[in-house]
Amino acid sequence: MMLSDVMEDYLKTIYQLQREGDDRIRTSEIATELDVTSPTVTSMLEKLEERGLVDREKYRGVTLTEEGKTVALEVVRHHRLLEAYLTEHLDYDWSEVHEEADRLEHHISEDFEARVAAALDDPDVDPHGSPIPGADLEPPTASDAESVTQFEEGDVVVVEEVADHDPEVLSYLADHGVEPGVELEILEIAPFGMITAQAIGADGPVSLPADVARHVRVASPSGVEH
Amino acid sequence: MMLSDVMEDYLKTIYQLQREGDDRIRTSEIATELDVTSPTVTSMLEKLEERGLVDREKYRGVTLTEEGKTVALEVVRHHRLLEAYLTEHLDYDWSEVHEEADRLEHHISEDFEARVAAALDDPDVDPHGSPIPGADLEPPTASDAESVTQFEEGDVVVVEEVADHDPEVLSYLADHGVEPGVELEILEIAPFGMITAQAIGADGPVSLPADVARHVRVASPSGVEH
DNA sequence: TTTTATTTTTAGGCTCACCTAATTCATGTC
DNA sequence: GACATGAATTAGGTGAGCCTAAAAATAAAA
Repeated sequence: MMLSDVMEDYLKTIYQLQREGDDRIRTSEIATELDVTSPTVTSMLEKLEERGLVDREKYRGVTLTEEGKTVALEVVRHHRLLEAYLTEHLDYDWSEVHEEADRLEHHISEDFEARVAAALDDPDVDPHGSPIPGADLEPPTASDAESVTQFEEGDVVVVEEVADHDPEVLSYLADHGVEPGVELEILEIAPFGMITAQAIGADGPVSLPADVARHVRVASPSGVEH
Repeated sequence: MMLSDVMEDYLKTIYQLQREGDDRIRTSEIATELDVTSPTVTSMLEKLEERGLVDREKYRGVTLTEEGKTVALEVVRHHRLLEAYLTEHLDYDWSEVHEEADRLEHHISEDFEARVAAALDDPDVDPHGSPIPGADLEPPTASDAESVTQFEEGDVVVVEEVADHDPEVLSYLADHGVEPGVELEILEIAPFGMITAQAIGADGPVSLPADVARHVRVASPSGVEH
């Protein structure tokens, strides 16, 4: 199937939004994410429906079909492999790779994908701890990690994934020790959702505004319930 | 200046055609090269002229302005750095890199360019022996190499550049020892322009049809006149 | 020089992905 | 159940990059 870059972007976006909980994805969510207007999204969703890539119920959003999911997974695989490669072999910092990968992900061949995967020895996760879909394009099995916002003061957790994309935010987090694999103690949860935490090994505490915290996914150490 | 991929392609094409001798580049040459129709080229040339990237004399072709040349050199630099990188670090064969580089060249950042150049230690030529424009984007100085078609039977020459792009042709040439750096003895020149030659170290002779030979650029060993 | 052939440009149209403005639908409130 | 509110869709339009067909300019031949 010959898809435009733009269509791939819509499918990827729908996939990512689906991952974040919701089942049906609404027009306006996609519009916000891709920074276009709602009518633009509506007409694109019609085209994606015609091609059998989304199931659409007028006025109440879309879900990906199996085929649409496969396309999205391919794009996500490209994106995360590129992020991993740039970090590993071209000396990029994890905070810088997103934008570059976003532009390249639509323009690499299957061959390139395979060579990059081989050079990295088929990694499971990208530098942000996000799972890289396998070459079979099966959906990666959901990890047991949850958003750090689900935990409480005093809990100690292990950072599994930092799904934010803003380079400045990521730099800040890295500077304060918040990276995949690090242990985090939750010191305080403010009423407006801001979390203050201490990363093991870091100089001082780190503050996570609600919208940043939402992207920090963590697990209890060794499967302890919280 | 914000240029579309397509505009970059036109400028690159004009630059390459200019390199191959002609001064003014005609509408039809560009059309053939980019596989579009003449009217399409005409209207694009108008746009490039408006933007000050080409000098146009109606009905008799275009030349690049300094600014247009700079853009073209940037694209060519991207292309050739990518070819070199793919060959050097991702195990591509020189016959395979062109197409991949052609798609990626428009989508890499300045930062990516710099990192790739650093990883390769600022190479002068790509795997086909074509010069890589420097980061300053000055036109590379013309080498003393000429097309092998300019030589005669019995001449011994050194291959400097193989500017063809067809993977099959390049594989054939590599199989018969025709690669940059190799010495070549011209055995026979047929009336219809086909050249038969023997590469030092290769099993048997190699036949270069006229349109292939044109792309094989060679120099006399140690500056001997021919 | 006139005619013919070739190349380029003009004219008019198409599709894609976007937009704004106006309308219709869905939903929660009285 | 009627009504207000917000979200989604329809209607109509734009620019980029492509096309075909027709006209004009250049170059070559008679």
